[in-house]
Amino acid sequence: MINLDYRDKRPLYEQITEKFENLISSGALGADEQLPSVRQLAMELSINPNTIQRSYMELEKKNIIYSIKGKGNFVTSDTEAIRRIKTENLMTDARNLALKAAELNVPLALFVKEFEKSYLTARGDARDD
Amino acid sequence: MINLDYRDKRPLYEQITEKFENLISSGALGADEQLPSVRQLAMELSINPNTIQRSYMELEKKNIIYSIKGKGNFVTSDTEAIRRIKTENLMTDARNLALKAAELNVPLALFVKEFEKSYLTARGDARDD
Amino acid sequence: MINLDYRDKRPLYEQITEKFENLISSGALGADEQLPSVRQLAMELSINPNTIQRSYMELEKKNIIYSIKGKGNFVTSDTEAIRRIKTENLMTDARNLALKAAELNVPLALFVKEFEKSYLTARGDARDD
Amino acid sequence: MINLDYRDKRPLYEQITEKFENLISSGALGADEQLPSVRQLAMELSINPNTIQRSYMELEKKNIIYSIKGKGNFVTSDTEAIRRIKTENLMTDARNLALKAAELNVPLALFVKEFEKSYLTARGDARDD
DNA sequence: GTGGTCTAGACCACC
DNA sequence: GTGGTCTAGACCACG
Repeated sequence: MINLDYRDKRPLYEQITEKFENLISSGALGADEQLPSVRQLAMELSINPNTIQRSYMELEKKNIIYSIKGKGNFVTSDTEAIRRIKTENLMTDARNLALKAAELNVPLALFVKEFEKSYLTARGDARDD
Repeated sequence: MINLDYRDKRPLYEQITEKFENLISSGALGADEQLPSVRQLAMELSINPNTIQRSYMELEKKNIIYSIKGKGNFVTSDTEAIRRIKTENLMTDARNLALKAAELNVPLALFVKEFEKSYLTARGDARDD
Repeated sequence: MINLDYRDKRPLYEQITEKFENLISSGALGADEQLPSVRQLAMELSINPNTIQRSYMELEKKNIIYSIKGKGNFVTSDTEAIRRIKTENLMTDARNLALKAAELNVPLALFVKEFEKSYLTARGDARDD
Repeated sequence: MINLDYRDKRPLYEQITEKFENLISSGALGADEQLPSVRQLAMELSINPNTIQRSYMELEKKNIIYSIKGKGNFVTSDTEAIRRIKTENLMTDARNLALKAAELNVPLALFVKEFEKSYLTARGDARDD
């Protein structure tokens, strides 16, 4: 379900947080579905449970999951809201990138082509996510 | 010439490095022009000279400036090299963004359209580049 | 593991960087193996941790090692990359030496012959590489 | 006669010293020939006379030139000795490089070819030295 | 005056 | 415990 990239400069808890956000906003994890337990996931990834705990804490703070003591952690009911937020963030990134490209006079076609190539490769190669 | 943003999470030396990259790639600092001295700029920004030194070191490693002991730091004469570097960085950003978009199932067309809109607006508004 | 030569004119951090490059490219340090911690090595060599830190930073920029905050520094899994870098450095040295030889009017044949002799001797004596 | 390379990391005085050594050992400056005066050369290169002074001092210390107060600086009589020393240094460099190449398993042919290419280019392109 | 290296020591984030 | 950033201050080489 989750793969860690140890070469990524970001802290582990941030990687994990983002992975769950993506799983939820892409629909792989549906509304009110239960997340893996802290201990189980920690064992699976062979990392410290504290790290998972911190990820879940952050997700809860962002209202993406809710926790029930003694039962576990669950995806919030309104997954569509999450999807909207993530998409909007991405669009903002796209706009900023476009501004930079324009500033540097990088031809639009060149840029879009590179973008499409990566997109299609990712969709084709990563069916095992 | 340079302003620091202490709310920015990135380290100071990285901010400074980027500021100079922009000043140079935009032409505000021309070929073989001298950069402010390490000590002077440190005083101006009221930070430690070592921090400036580190920025200059990074810029030199990237072949954006060259340093002469006892004289100072100077913009490389090959300003085209700077443009190449910045363009390559941009392409990498594009690829990363594409990966995220694919992961979130954001339709490619939607993305490209938003992108083009921003790009063309920027080009239309900023003919004086 | 590492010995410093205080008579060497090069800065300490450069000596350390080179020593690790050799340890890795010779296979003494294998893929994903952990390097000594910044503080520990600093103590061992009785030098300042910042100096070690700088070496490790340079190694990381060259993609020879990768660092994980809170865990340590590790040899890159792509050890072949290291060989590529060292080979490229060697080629550059060869080119520079050729320029000097040309400037001094040292006959090419003489030079190449001396070179080949050393090379073949080294290969003959050191089959255990 | 002398060209400075401001991008060279070595100090200016060292560059100048080496240039004179080469001019002498390649025969461009013959035995007992007079070197340009400190002031004149400093003006010509638009650098500080102290820098030239230091170069000449080093050359004198190495017994490559001798100075006569009130008259100027002159090439030593035995220029052949200089040529021998420079050539031997170069040969040592060649041997060291060969050892490294052997250690890294860089094929000999590849190496020699790169070397010859640079050598011939330098001889062909730089007739104006 | 300039850049470059190094030390000593602090504080933060991460695990 | 780990790495990463920054400060304060020193000393050297260069011009």
